[in-house]
Amino acid sequence: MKMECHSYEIGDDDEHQWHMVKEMDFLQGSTFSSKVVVGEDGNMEVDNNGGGIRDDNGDDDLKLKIDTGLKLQVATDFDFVEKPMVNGGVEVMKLHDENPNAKDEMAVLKEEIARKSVENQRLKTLLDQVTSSHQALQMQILTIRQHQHDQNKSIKVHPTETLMNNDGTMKERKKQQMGQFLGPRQAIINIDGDDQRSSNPNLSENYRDDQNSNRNRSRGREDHGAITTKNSMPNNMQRVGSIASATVQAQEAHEVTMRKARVSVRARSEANMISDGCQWRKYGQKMAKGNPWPRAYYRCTMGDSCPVRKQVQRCADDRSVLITTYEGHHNHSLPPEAKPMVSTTTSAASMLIAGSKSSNPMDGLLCPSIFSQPTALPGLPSLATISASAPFPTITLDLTRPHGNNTNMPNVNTNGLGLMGLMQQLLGQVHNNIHGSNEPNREYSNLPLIDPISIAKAALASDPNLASALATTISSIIKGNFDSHNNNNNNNNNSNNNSVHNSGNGSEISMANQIVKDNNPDLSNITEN
DNA sequence: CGGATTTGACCCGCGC
DNA sequence: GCGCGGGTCAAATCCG
Repeated sequence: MKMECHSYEIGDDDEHQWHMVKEMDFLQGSTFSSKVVVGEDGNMEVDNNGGGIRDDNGDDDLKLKIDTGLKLQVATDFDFVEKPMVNGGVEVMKLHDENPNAKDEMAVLKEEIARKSVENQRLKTLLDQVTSSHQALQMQILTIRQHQHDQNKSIKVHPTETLMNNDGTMKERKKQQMGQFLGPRQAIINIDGDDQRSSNPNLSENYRDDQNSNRNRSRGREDHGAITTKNSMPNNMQRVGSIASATVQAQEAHEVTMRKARVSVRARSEANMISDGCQWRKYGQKMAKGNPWPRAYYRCTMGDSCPVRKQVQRCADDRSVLITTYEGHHNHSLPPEAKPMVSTTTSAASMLIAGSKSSNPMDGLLCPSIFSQPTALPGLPSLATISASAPFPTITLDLTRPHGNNTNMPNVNTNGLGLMGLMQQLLGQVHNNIHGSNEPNREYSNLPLIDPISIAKAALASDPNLASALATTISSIIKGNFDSHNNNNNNNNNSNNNSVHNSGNGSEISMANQIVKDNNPDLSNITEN
């Protein structure tokens, strides 16, 4: 994991306003800075000044011009210059024309601060939009790559095979073929003749198609008419169409896998639903086999036909544990309070997808060798498990389990035990990364790690009442670790190592506090003691 | 009255 | 082919 420290400066030269991001990577021990110049056209140009990033030609100065497609309007009417950061980040602004009247100066400064706050809010909103767009684009790229990969594979493996029969058994043929690729349990593909589906990689469209397909399925069998129509084609046309059809199938398979990948979150809660910031509408409830508690079905109502659904059910063994299973990706912008949980489930699902595509080059989808049994994840061994034994690949984030062997870990209360374990695990991971121990299991080295900060945020979002207690506990944990480390290192080297540890533990503290502050602004007065 | 929830019916995939 | 279980729909009902 990359641990970074950022500082941020804004400046203005004759032609452009610029934003300087100074960055230190604690793991690499190097620093570099990037200058982002925002032009009048709203586009950005990134200039890494000798910062260790080299382009293909080996040039140290890598310039990257980004066409954002956004007409960024950056206010340029600030009449001030900036001083370097002093005293731990307190920014001092000084007006060009020194006003002897202190009150006027204060008023002007307040006005500037207010203006900057507004601008900051606007930029935050913009950043949210850009982030959402970025995620959508990533999904599209992923889909297109998979599309290309599967297209090559389809042509190579089944160069002449016709996927349609004249006896109307296309469905069975498809099933068998997908079964060859996926194994019997993974061949959960929606193939109800929806071959008219556009190849547009826009996932939200495909989600809608999927929903419509489901709706059609439940209302009757009218969609089978498409098969009948196709079956009336001559054989040679069917053969030509079969490659395209195979491609569409492969793409559908991937899309459905993306949609069907599930993220399950276990959290202790007495409430019937954990608050994750989204709006949900209940559309069904059923008694599931083997569980005395009903399973409730919800769909997201924050966007038009948002495909995201979730199931909520109490654990059969422990009534206090609420199991929330998310499926799908939101097709709309999210409120800030929803982002922790969504980013967690998204990264977990991405990890599931990435892992499922990784190990076996012959298998574009699930890799049974990894997921045939519940599998602990590297880095978060008791926190997250992957399983494909269920009909859909599922990753489970367990926010309830106590973990670790740190006997110094204080327990806040019974409810907090799981979060304590979680935080301990996260901090342990950060600590290991900083201090270079616990090399990840190579067997899973191709699996991306779940972002621990997102998970921690999700944990806090699931039980915000614990934020305060958690903040105190984190501080004491880190302080304990810090003291312990200081002692050890003082034995090795009494001089010059304070800075090293201060950076390491300081970043842990900052991260932990930031997590808490992000989830509970009321705790913004937490100090790093 | 409109939106949310409840609940019985229905559909589908899967195993036998 | 049949039964089972999971998931969804939609009419009925509830609620603010």
